[in-house]
Amino acid sequence: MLELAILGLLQEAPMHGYELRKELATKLGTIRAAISYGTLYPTLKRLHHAGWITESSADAAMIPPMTSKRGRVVYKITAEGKERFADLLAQAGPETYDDAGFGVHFAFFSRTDRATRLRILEGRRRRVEERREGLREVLSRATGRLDAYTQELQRHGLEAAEREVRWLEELITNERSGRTPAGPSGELHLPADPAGDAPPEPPRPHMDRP
Amino acid sequence: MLELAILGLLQEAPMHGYELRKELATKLGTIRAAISYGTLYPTLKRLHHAGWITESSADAAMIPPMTSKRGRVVYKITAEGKERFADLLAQAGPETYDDAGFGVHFAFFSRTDRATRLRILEGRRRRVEERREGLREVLSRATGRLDAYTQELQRHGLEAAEREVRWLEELITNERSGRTPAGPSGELHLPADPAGDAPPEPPRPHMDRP
DNA sequence: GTCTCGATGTATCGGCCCGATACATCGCAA
DNA sequence: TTGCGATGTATCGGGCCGATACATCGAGAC
Repeated sequence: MLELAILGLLQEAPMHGYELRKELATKLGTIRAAISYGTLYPTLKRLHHAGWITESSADAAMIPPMTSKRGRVVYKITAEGKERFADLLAQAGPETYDDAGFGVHFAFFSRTDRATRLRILEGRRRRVEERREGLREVLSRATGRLDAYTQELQRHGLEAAEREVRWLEELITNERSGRTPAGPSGELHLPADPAGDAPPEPPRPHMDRP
Repeated sequence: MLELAILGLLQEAPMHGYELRKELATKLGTIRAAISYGTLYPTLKRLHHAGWITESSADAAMIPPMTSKRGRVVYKITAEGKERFADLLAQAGPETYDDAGFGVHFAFFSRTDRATRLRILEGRRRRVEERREGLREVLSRATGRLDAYTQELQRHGLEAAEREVRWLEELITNERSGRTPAGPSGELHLPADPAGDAPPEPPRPHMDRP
């Protein structure tokens, strides 16, 4: 999962580990608070070994954005890495539908074609529906078998699942009718990055707050 | 985290691995769908090695509940295991407040004293509030920097965080006024298990559905 | 009658990811 | 000038997961 996220971010710009971690945190803030270095560096090493990224021990020719300093290692995606990213984006296994997997895929939806978006949204919906049914099952049989706190936990989980299903339904409806999700007050924010082969993003969204 | 859950379940009754996994799944259904055997058996081995549980290769004197058969290994908690469970229940580190840790602790709240319950609920609330603030921060600075999908993801995450904080507030209020959580329609379900040293559970709950 | 199939049941292996920890450098303010 | 907080790279032990393998039992299919 991290692999996909890293490749996706490096596709926007080369970075070193520290930046990567921060970008990861803001882009995937919903999924995991911040990626651990104990995960990040080994993963980068793995990606490098596989040939998806390069590690340039940069000193000259710094990228302007940061305060520059004497940065250490700058990671850059390769052509094969871009292919790999596209593959990972398009193909959806079971792990695509758990919390983390879905979150990462969703975060890169603006680089995903509509058909894949729909496939993933529907897969995720199915997954959450199963979870929801499981919780309903347990709760219906629970009276006397589970204590009040455990029941309350399940009830809260059930509510979250129902809410997510509704959210997914809205997103699916919007996708089918060619809309894009809306910001908090209903305005549209088109992707700011000049991603090359992105799908056509028709304007005019709509998504009312519950 | 699993250690706490296993000890807690074995305190109710001896079981073998298969049953343990099923009980774990229903009790912690909100947290993780089902524990993997690749986690369960090594953990059981670890607990056995530490002396918290015993592994009896049972054949005679089966416990009545299940269809019995020729069960393999029955796990049983030891006196030291019960002490360990009490310790784990009472002490709260940082991992007590993440999703999994909080869920497990909460699931055993009926065996926890009120002071600890309050401490854990407040710690969790603090954690979720931090997450919520982080998301608000990102969303407020996001216009133009994040594409529509990423923003929608954050928005949904923010809403979930706000909702959980509200939920926690209610629980904390109820704890302070000596109530116990309520079922879906407001009825009270006292713990069914005859847990020995459980805290006094005054009646009359109240918790309205949003 | 027997045979296959699904539920029960125990166990290992490779791999991802985390938290703790250890360093080293840079800019700035006391 | 010294020391502190942000930046930055890296490793290690350990928890947990998914895939896999294997064995037994009860029941319905044929």
